[in-house]
Amino acid sequence: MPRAATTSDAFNAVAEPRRREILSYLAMKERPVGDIVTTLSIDQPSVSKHLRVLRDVGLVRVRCDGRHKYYRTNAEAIRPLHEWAGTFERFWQHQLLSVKRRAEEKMSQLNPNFAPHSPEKEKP
Amino acid sequence: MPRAATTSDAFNAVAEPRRREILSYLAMKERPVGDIVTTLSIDQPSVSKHLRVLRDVGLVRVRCDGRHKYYRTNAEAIRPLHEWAGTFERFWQHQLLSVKRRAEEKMSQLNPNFAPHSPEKEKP
DNA sequence: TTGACATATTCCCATATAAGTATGTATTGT
DNA sequence: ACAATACATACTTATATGGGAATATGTCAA
Repeated sequence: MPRAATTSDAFNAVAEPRRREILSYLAMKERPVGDIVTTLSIDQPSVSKHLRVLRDVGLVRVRCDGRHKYYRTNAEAIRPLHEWAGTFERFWQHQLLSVKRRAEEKMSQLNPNFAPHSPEKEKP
Repeated sequence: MPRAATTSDAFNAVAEPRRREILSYLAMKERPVGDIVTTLSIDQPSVSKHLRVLRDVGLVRVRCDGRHKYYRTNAEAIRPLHEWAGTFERFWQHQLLSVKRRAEEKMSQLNPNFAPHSPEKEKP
């Protein structure tokens, strides 16, 4: 079985760097396709195809106006991603603490005058 | 050109659902490969290959002990993902506000007695 | 109507999977 | 030394990809 289709979910869609660029570009303001093409220097058909993928997973929305199509990113659709990554937050905080503690321990061994910052135990 | 290799970065690595499962499973406690195989019901070679990918992008770490290899997720490597998604937070908050305001507006039109909660403008 | 402009789609291709199967490599216990 | 255990890798295969080129669709303007 090959990799899951990019159209299957937001995780797959944002795996492509160009699409992340497009999402960032379309986050603050809706833009016609041509703007994306010139600003990000991507071939027009390529942009259309990326937009297609993003649209299929709900990461962007379109508003048609004459012969222009204004795209904008639907930030809501990025939330699940943010939340999934967020479930690991306490783990990396814990890891950082461990690293810090080990470093301080080592410092104390090498230089007994060394004291960690946070607890601020000894004051003259 | 196909999609970027899964080994290129964290974004591509977590695009695969199985790998996300593995990362969650290995987040709180290091585990030997066999545990992943039985707990998540994935064939052993498949697990090894997923772990290989995750290891190459730094999403997991290994500790060897005899014929066992204990894997654990390196939460630090998930942070960039969380931060990237986080850059859209203000946009989805803004979008939610807009939706809420439009809804309230419509309610006011239909029922003049209706008043929004938050601003709490009119008090007798 | 006709042509210019803005986007979308189609086709082709080189490449990267992910699953399944079989095999390789350590390491341990006896 | 040998068999068993725990993983890793190699190989095959069906399929999804993204870029490039060509073409189609849709809309406006003269």
